Amino acid sequence: MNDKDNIAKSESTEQKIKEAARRVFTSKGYAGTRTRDIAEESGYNLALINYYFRSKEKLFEIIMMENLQLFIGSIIGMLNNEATSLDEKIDQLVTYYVDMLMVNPGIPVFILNLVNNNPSALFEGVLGGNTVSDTVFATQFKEQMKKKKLTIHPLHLFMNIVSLTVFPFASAPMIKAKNGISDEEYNQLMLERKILIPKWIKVMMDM
Amino acid sequence: MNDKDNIAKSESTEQKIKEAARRVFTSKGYAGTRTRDIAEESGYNLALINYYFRSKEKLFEIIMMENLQLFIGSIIGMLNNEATSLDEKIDQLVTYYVDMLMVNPGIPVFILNLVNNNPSALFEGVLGGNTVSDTVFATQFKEQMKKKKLTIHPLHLFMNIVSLTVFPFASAPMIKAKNGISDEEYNQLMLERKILIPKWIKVMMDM
DNA sequence: GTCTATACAAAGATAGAC
DNA sequence: GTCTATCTTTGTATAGAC
Repeated sequence: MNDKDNIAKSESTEQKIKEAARRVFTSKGYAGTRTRDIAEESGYNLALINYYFRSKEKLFEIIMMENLQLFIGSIIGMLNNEATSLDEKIDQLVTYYVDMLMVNPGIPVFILNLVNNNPSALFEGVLGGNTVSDTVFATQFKEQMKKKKLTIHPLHLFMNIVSLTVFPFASAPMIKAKNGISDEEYNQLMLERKILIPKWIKVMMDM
Repeated sequence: MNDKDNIAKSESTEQKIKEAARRVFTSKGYAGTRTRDIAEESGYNLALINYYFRSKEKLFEIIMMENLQLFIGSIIGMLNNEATSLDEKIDQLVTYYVDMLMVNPGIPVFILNLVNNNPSALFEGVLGGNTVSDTVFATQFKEQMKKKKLTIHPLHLFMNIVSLTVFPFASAPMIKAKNGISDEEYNQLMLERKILIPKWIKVMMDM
């Protein structure tokens, strides 16, 4: 076994533990996760977690940052893109969230938990100082409202887009259980929404 | 001290512990709550929790049922009311949720956690067998869609109402922190939404 | 009914062998 | 790098005094 194999094996183990941690933390949250769960899920021993990541808390921080990036970090660029119209931004946001959440359905609840249990200072670091009101997105919306002689806070538009797109994923287990809907049928509904939500948003904000 | 005083005092203590438990469980979830937190929050000793409620789990079940009732149980009647129109039902749902969530902002995240960590069997008991598709609400919506020659699943309407109303409360800490908005300003936005959401819903479903 | 003290179980972290 | 065994901390439940 040479150096290359050693490194490859080492990275693989670390990566496998991290992926296992991502799955468990994302579905059970910090307090609900036992390091023993992560060990079992990864197929490795409990002690390896400490060997690679020093502590449960340190490992959680890594997963948390990745999930925050996925949920919030990725959309900052879209909101501030000078080259796209407001309508295009709406399409992009909805598409991004639906596609991302179909692969990572646990993210919304994970983030909501985080946000409800942690000091707000947490977000300063991840997101920079960008407030929604300062984005190109908000400016474009305000211009459109001006033309129509309406005054609606840009946050309403933003909340509407995210609410309509993300909440159905967060509440999926409840909706499925309560309505006897299969995973496939639910996915189908979500794909319909990917088309419908941008249309809805446009007529809503046109009133 | 007579019997009446004894009973009054006893109920009061039990009630205080339950209220403390409600606050702590609702904000931190089951796994995140230590019985010591509840004891401290209530002002009583750790042992009293066991004396009145037997165990952490039993106490949690009580709080869980109350929160589920608040979040889901209360709206079944509205959805199945033959005496109200679809538009009136929409108004009622939005008003109910906004008013209830301004008092209990932690409920949505609590419920979402529950739903993501528990077997779906849990809901059978609380909600009876009512699926959204079987309600008067759904029937009225289908009739309206028929007139307009449209075919949209009634669940979309239901998800839209709940999403637009509930999600902004669930994500409030994030929105506030990220946009430098005070509690008062945020409440103001929510009150605006109480008026706006029914209007939005009506134009959305009219396309 | 309420408290103090403590038993008992679960979970995180680490030492040391291989 | 990986494992087994063990220490330590934290959390739940209960016994017994008042």
